[in-house]
Amino acid sequence: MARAPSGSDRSPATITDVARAADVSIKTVSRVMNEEKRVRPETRARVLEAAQALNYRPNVMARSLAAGRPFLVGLVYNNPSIHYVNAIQVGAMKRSSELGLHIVMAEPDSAENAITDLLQLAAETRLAGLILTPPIGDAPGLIDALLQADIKLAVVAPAAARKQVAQVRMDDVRAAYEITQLLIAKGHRRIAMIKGPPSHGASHWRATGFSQALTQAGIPIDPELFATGDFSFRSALAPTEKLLRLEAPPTAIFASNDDMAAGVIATAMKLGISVPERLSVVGFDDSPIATIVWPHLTTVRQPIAEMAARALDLLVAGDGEAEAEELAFDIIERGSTATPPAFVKK
Amino acid sequence: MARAPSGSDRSPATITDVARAADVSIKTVSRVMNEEKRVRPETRARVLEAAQALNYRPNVMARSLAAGRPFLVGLVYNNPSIHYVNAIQVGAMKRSSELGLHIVMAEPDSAENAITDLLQLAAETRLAGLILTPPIGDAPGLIDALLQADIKLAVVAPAAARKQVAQVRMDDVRAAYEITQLLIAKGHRRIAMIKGPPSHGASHWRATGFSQALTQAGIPIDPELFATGDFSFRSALAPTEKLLRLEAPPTAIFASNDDMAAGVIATAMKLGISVPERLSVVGFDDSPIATIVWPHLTTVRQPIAEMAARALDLLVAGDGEAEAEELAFDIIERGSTATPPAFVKK
DNA sequence: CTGTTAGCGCCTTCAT
DNA sequence: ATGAAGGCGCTAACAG
Repeated sequence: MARAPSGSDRSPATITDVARAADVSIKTVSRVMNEEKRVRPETRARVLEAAQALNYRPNVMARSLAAGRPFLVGLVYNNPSIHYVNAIQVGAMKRSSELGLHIVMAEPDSAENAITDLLQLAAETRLAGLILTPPIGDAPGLIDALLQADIKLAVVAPAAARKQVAQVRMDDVRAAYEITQLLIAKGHRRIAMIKGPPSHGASHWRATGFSQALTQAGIPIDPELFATGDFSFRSALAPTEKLLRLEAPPTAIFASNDDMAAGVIATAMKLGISVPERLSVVGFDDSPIATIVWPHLTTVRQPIAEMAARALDLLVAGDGEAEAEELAFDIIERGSTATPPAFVKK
Repeated sequence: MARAPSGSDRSPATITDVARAADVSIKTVSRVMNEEKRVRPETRARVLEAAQALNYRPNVMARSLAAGRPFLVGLVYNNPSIHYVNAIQVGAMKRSSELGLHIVMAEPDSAENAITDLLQLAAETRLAGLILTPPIGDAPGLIDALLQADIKLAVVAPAAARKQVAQVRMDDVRAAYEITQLLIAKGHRRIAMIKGPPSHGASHWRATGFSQALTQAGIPIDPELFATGDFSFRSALAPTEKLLRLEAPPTAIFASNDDMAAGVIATAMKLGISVPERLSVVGFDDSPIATIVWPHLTTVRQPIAEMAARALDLLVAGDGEAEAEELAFDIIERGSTATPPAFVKK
């Protein structure tokens, strides 16, 4: 039955321990810990000292129970791009520690289970709210069910704006428009797009921006030049091969994210089509892979981490009206784009 | 002041609500929820029904407070490889939901702050324990400080075995040995290694296995052929270039992880050295990037997710004695390895 | 088999 | 400026 070694801290100190050590009531300790006004400076100092000495940290669960105030927030994701998820996590974690909240992760295994899982999570932990990241934020019925259960929500990059729900986004349409324009400015006129999955709002926006740029430049929209992937590297392989084997293949391909753009490059390489000499490629996200593939990807830097951080802010601030915020993006030009081959030029 | 819509659930039901609805005492409800024996089937049914109707979920915080039993577990990581982190998370989350625990994430910004951060997290949330993943599990003094505070620990792939702490690992030495042997079997005799950072236990093991294989094959160890990276893609670039510009460059390079192996390939490509014709490359991890780069990487599949899941098991099981477990790996041969160029053959 | 009485650690009235 | 009750939602003894 050898118990803890001599110098051990034993079980964590409680508010009672501190009160006893500082010779005050627990209420006074409570006041000090919560930075309430009505405490004489010297008393406060004494309490702080005792707390310090005992290494006291308020038990957030007891605190939450008593005050009804939450200390957990749920981060919900199911994005196939691990870079995206990672960036979301980094942004959320940074802000959460500043806000004194802890993040519990939720990765619903399917959209069907999501509602049940999240309702359970929320009921069990009485958390401050949920941050929904793409594409789970667009799962049909999810938001309504959650709102119905009185769960606060902040959605990152939702497909459709909604009142009643805080949201943070960036202008995907504009970004897609601009990066397409970059291609057009280089002389490309036959440009293909590998769209993302319909379940992501971003997929639509990026396709919209793409089409707008073409139209605006007087380039006809050719349905033959549209393909769809699921944002994973693999999903871009077959569609790219099909595009490149077209009778009139594109001189540039806009992939809806970097993973798929990497797939485009891999496929081009496999077919012996050099990038960017014979094929320009652009991606979206500026994920690590953008500078791992060769040539490096021309892409759009999304402020993913910042969006997650802002979503957290909106969640805890959320007094009533739902706020919507928009963050800026950057277009980053790298080696995967060039002027199209001469023989294609008109 | 428009309040919740008619069909709203309002605030979550409590055990009292259920007891009232089922016309029993709250203790009986408690018993049913905890699946204790002594409840008449029909009573149990009635309670279950009421709980169902009210959509009741026990408040884990209240439960934890009262029972002293935790419902949170901390997952600590600071690995630069996002694939590694992702796999760890996936494995841990899957198991945690099976165990009815929630995971709170902790990513200490520095090894120095780690102790403080984690002690605070543990004191605040009274969690079941911490899962330490590489390299944070090897931070000097961390484990002692945590143990001192009576925090249960499970360490994934620690550098050094420790009593008193549950640990899950795989045989990195053996894996490195085997994959090096694969290179040797193909005819390579001048093989370089890009080691991982000294802060990772795995770095040492993999280097050890590598050296063992060379020695065992009668190949002299040439210090010139060792370089070091930090497991990131970028960190492999300069070292690789240096290796390839050697008077007697290696015909094969063993990078301690896939990200760095991708860096090796990128550098080789930049220098016009074709892989695998003139240079064979092997990695470690079988991360997504292994099949994104071209040629695909010959690598070692680590059971990362499984290790995390097992670590969780050990954490909650942890009756007293620390257990250590070892999981199996696989060597996966892909396109990045071949026999060395003829002119190098003896 | 079921209900009663405490109390987990803390915050919220209300007093003083 | 401080303290004494009461209770958050739940489980641990003990009763019956």
